[in-house]
Amino acid sequence: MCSAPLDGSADLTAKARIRTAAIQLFGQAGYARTSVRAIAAQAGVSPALVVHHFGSKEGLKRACDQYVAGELLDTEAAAYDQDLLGTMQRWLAEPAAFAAEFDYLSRMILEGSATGDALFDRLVERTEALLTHGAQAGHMSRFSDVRTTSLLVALLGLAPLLLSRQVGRALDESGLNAAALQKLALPTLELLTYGLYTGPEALEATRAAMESVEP
Amino acid sequence: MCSAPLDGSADLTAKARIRTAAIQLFGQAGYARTSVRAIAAQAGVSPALVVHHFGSKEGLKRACDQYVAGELLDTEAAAYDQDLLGTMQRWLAEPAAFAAEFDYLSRMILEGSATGDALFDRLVERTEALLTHGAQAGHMSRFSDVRTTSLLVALLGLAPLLLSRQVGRALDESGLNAAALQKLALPTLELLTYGLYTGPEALEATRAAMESVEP
DNA sequence: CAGCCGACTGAACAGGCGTTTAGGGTACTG
DNA sequence: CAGTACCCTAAACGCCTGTTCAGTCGGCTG
Repeated sequence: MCSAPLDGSADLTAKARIRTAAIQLFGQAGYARTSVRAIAAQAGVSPALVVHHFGSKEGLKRACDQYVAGELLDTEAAAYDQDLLGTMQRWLAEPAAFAAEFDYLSRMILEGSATGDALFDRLVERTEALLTHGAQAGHMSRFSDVRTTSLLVALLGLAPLLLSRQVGRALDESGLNAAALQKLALPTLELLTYGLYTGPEALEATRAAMESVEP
Repeated sequence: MCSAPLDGSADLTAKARIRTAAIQLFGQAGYARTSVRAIAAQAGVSPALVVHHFGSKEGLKRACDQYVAGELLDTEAAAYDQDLLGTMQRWLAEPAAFAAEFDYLSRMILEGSATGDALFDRLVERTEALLTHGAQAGHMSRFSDVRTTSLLVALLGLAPLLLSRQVGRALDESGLNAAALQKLALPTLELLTYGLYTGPEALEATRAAMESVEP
């Protein structure tokens, strides 16, 4: 009864099957709404085995955090060293292979998690490096506060992942699938290329307002 | 024992106190992690009274959804009719009065909620109207897909709220307080004014790549 | 072969959950 | 003054939770 190929990775260790099931269920419903019994059932084991391998539900979560973070950091170098398009196309090529881990990543960043916080910080740092190099090379704008701007760009990149349900609805797609990402690509580049405002009036008005409030 | 002024709005109806407590606790910890007993304790009533007034925990959530949505829609007209700065300054003036409702709004959009979905759709629609009028007036760029661009701008505006914990950490503030919002304001305007890229190369490259993949 | 260790399970535990029930108290109403 | 409607609670219900315990099985080691 343990050879049923529910997903692509069947016939693994029971421990690995538990981890896979936990990542999927935690990612779908969140930590609090997912029970140890549901994870055990999906993995085809008893609830007691989950505790035997991971100590507790919280320990299982930490193990999942580290596993997903490790997998994402492995692809991180590829994502930043070569072009972003290649990485995205690899993601788009495999439809739902990464989906579970992306869902889990979203939960990790939204719900409190030390690993998720570290991952977020790393994303902002990487974005800052990208902006700094881009500005030096001349094809990216120079900003007064590169760190906060990196935070904003990272937020814009992360937001569709965290709000995949809403984005999917807005784009008439089921969640953040390949088609949805394709629909987002060009408008994102347009917005980041042309900017929203045609002139510096709004920026200057805000600057003036803030200086008048806080001199 | 019901006269203890825990927050600013004491001595209300028990039903209103329950709602207020629920909005606060749901906003802080989320729906699944908040128990009816905790809400009842915070409101100074018995758990049974919660069910008596709202039917069930789910019914209480729906009532909170409608209440918060109503309060936000009341200020929506003011936020869009007059300038955005005035609304933001009103928010900043009252430190934590809106905080609980903003936390709740964040949960409403993240966790599945019909009212939250409707609120999100309304936000995108309003943003689209803003972009359309801005483009007609000439102080905003014209985009090939205004609807998707509005979605992106709405995401950028919403992201700090949903990730207030991460944004607070990145800006060395405790959550999304007034100081954090002030630190975000100018970089946001800079990014939306100058754009990220100095030239159309990245946009053209993406456009070419997508046309080659999907002719 | 004996011993042992780790994987694994069925059953049970205590506790928290949302909800129900029965009823007390109070205030308006005929 | 009796009736009634509503606010409100203490106690309990059944269920589900994470976790524990005792014990079985199988393979490896002395």
